[in-house]
Amino acid sequence: MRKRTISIATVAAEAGVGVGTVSRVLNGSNQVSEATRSRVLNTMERLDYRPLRSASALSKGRTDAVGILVSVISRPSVMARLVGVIDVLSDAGLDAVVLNVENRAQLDRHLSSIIDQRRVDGIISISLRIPEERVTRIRKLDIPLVLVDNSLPNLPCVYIDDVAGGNMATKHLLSLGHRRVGFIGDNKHTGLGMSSSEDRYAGYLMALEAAGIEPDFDLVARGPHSSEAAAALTSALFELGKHRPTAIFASSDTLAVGVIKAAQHHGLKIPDDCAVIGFDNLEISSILDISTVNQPLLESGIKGASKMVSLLNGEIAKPHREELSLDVVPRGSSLGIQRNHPTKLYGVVEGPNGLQILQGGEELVS
Amino acid sequence: MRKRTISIATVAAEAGVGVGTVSRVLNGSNQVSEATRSRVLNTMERLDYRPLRSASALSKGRTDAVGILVSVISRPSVMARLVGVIDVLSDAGLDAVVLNVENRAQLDRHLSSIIDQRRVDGIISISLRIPEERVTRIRKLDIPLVLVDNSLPNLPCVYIDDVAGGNMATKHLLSLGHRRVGFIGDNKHTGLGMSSSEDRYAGYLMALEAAGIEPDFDLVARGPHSSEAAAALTSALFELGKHRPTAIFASSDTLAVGVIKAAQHHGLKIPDDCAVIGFDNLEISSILDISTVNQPLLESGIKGASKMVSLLNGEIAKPHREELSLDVVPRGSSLGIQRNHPTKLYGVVEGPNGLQILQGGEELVS
DNA sequence: TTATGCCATGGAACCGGTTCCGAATTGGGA
DNA sequence: TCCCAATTCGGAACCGGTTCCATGGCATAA
Repeated sequence: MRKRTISIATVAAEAGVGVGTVSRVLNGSNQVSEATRSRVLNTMERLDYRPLRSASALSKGRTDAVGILVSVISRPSVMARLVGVIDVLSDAGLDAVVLNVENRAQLDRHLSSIIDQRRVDGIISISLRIPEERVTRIRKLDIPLVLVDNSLPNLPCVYIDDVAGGNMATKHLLSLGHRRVGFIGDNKHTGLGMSSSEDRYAGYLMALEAAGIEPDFDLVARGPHSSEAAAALTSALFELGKHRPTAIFASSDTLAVGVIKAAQHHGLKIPDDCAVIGFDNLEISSILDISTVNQPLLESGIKGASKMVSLLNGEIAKPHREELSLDVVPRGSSLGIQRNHPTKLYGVVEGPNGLQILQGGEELVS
Repeated sequence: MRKRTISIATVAAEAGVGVGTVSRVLNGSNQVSEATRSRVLNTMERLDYRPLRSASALSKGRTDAVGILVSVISRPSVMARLVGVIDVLSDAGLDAVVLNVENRAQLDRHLSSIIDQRRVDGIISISLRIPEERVTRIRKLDIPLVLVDNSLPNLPCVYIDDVAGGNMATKHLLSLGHRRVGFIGDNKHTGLGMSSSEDRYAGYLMALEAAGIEPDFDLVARGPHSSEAAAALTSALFELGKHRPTAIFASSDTLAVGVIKAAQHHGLKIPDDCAVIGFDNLEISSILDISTVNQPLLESGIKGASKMVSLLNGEIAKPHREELSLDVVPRGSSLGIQRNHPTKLYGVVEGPNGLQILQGGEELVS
């Protein structure tokens, strides 16, 4: 009653050739005469035949899929990188298997299922540190591993210098004359080894030292990665009265939003009473005119995935390790240039480029 | 020299049992004596054996993976749904294969590769209309298909009533006394059949009609889905002089941000000179105190994926079709309650709940 | 003791492509 | 005319699990 599934054997029989020939046609071998090829192609067309993925995966020994390990996927910065990765993989005909990792146990679980069961041909890790022993295991199995927003010796990776970035941000504030510069960052131990916030903190300390300023640890606060938490932490800093910071470096734009909320809550004007700089150059920072450090998020995903594609093609990832550049984007939250604008309820000021139409395209978080 | 890969046969030989027994142990069959089971388990442990995914996929005829079709992945609303989907699938031990679709050709390509090659056991479509003929094909192959933020007859889906939502938003503005209400929305033909903006527009028209107001099509503008584009469109409306709208319904929060930018550009106060309401209740609307229509984004992903898990377990998705509820979130951009706050450069006012600490958790776009 | 039946188990057949080896065909040169 | 090499092709073996059928053993019932 039910049609048997049409396999390569069906096609072969129908076209009057051997299974080997059909397989060769499928894989574009040049060992097939033009006449035979077209006959087979016709038959496949007629039978509406499609090769089964898992069958070819088994005999070829590869899955044509790439696993993407992602930390807290809901963060805009992570998202932007992910978009870049998926686009490139998709263009290369590779499946993107996304694995959201929220704690160490989940990381282990995903890694073992993915690595040991060979579910994927390669692994891209976004903003996530892979434990040492896992790395050696992955290497032993010859599974390509690419790090995005992370760096380990001898591994292909795309990364930024977070220390330098923190340094730049802090220097920006210092160059404006601030001496009491606070720091708002993520909790130290996320259990996933994401160190960017701490690295930026190191840069912050460096900048202070270079300026001959003794760090005041009362001006440093860490908490969960949300603007609400950042607002609460900042509130505490503002309650130091005379000793409150006159400028704050928030280790990400999300936190910077919280800083600004807190300033408002305390009736402090920005940047007059307190200057603010964030990190990442998310869309929100442009909208709120928050100074920030720009890092190429989308690009990091694109470059990382491109490396993976090269590796899977047996090539060598061209720039093995690639450091992307950072630059300070000064805006109203530190410069205050826009102060003499007409009074606004929403205070959303134009960016340096003013209003402009983005013709035909969709906006990208970048 | 190189160790042969350890297969089920290796384990069987080593443990002195047949391959069938090892397979039964792997699959937790109760047809195995406790003694044998533990002996096999020990051997597997000793050899560090792991079953190969593609092999079991081939013989079992299923991949334990789910394809997720996503429209423009970079949109925050889509992202939030995606996060919900991935989380649920991951907990169920299913791979999430994410397919970003940006045009019709890409949709066709992905669908045929995924469906015909049986790369996945089921398909979840987020904010994307699947063409009729594809749906019938998917049905014929008995591949579960779940729609999120979309609805088709006889298919399991999670959706909202966009028409009602547009109606609610517009009514909100009308209830505040506005008579000249503008509409800013997405371009009509995205090629991917996303109709939410147009549906909300339909609701907008309904509300006007119910209030006995003749629609003024000069107050309606559509463009690309970005705040920059929306700002430009809105600017044009504001240049109508005496005939400019006194309130604007933007079909998404992203567009609403653009509306507000434009108002600022024209020196118009919000909501006094122009009230604004958006849609989606993204984080940005809370930060900017923009009135909006709340829809459960994360929840839609969770519910959709749960349906898929049920279907793959051979159960019936409990609420086959599920409509999620909407509610208007009135904020400063329409009510203007916060007007007598201290002057702020950034104008970020507290939400109705004021500042609060989010203990220990990470923020979610929702 | 023998018949009956259940449980545990071994292993062949199978899932559907891929690959490799050997064979058939063809063409060109001696 | 014969030989050799190149080209094209058929099909068995294989990838590594799963499943089903046959078998052996043991206990209970007759």
